[in-house]
Amino acid sequence: MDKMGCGVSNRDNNMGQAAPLGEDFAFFRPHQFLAREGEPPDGLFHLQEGWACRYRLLGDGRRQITAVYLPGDFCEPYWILGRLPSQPVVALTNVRAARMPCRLPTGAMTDGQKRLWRSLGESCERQASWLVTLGRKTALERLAHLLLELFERMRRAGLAYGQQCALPLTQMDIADLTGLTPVHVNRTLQSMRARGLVELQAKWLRIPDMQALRETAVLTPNEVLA
Amino acid sequence: MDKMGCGVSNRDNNMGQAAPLGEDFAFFRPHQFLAREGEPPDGLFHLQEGWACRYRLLGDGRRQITAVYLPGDFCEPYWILGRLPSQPVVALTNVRAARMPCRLPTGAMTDGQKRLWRSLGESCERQASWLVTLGRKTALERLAHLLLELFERMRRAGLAYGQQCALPLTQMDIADLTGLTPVHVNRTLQSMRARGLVELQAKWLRIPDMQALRETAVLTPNEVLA
DNA sequence: GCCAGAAGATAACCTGGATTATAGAGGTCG
DNA sequence: CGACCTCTATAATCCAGGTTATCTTCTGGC
Repeated sequence: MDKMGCGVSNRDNNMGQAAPLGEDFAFFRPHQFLAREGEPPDGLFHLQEGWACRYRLLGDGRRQITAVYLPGDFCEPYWILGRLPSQPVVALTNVRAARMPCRLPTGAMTDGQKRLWRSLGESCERQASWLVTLGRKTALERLAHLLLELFERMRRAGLAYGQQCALPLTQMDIADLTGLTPVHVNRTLQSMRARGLVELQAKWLRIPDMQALRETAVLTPNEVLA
Repeated sequence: MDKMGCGVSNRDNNMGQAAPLGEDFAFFRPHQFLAREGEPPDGLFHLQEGWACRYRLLGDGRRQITAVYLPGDFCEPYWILGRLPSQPVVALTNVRAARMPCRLPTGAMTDGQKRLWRSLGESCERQASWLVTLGRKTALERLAHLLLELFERMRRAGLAYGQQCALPLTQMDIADLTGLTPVHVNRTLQSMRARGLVELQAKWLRIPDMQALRETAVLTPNEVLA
């Protein structure tokens, strides 16, 4: 299998030390799942040989890979943050991996530290979602995602009033968030207004039809916005 | 300042509990830095009021915002992973924030856990870099970034041989990583080959001129690829 | 209330990358 | 060895979003 050098090298690379007898290994073939969305993973994998990747698939077949795992990598470090995988992981080649427990000791943490810990997990997940949005979504979908996310986070912070909240961003800020130009943000917002998807003026956002905006954003069913 | 509702609400939002006397607060005006690239932050901020964002600026003025912080958010949770900020953070509005220590207890960790911890930090950082690449870079720049990163990671894993390493990805995988179509990946790779930037065939990558490829990828000077 | 600079709106035109189609080159498994 | 399938290559056409330019409307400072 290693004629291509995808696996561990012969020379000692001080990443994959020799497995102690009885260590728990797992093997995967290309396209096999190391973890599925929303399901507790079998364990944390320390890749010995082969490549894997994490990705998200949109309903219409668009796919964005959000991480690659090479030999020596842990798959997937985010799992220690105590959340269920929000994106599946599959093998790209034949894979051999050491399986290890998935948790870091959070027992000793204060409440404040736990809150910070949770916040770290949410940040990682949001970032992974935005990779999909920036890599694969249209201007309209990007804006819908952004506005929904900001509203939802404001709501959770107790700062939304009904369907409305403050949104102190310029169109240029929005452009730099969504990877678009200010001109195109303006154009697209106009068309969203025209279709009754959002009202946005004077740094104030109103979402008349939450469901319509959610559909516009083509989020994964259980995609977290917080 | 709060006529827009950007700050904490009047009702109890159970995020920002009343500050104990003597708690350390910080205030920022729009465009003021909460943290600069490569400099140890003053502390971890728990935002009470106002918005902030993290971003990266490319040499030619392209900017990608990679995170927004709203009232109640911690800024920036990644900092507890013990790395210096790789992207600056600025206030978008007037900001009031509680300042707190920046570390989680890593003393009790085993070596294995520390390695995992480090790996988590690298993943977060890589992901933030890819937000910039997917949001703001051209096809050529994206491919250069990807190939450099994969080579560099293979090298660190002891799996590179001189300027070469295995790269068991199809052009379709590369497309799904870079947010492009397979056709355009092929076209762009052809033109990179023609210019002597890379050699890529039979799942094997060779980088004849590392420096040229680095420049093509428009990375930030101290941008980490591992 | 006035002014200056920032932000929003809009139109005309351009281009990087998407789309669609077809053909050849490997790889792999009988 | 040949059949099949996946991957790579390449050309032609199209379009979402970028670029440039101008004008208007806010906003904050005095």
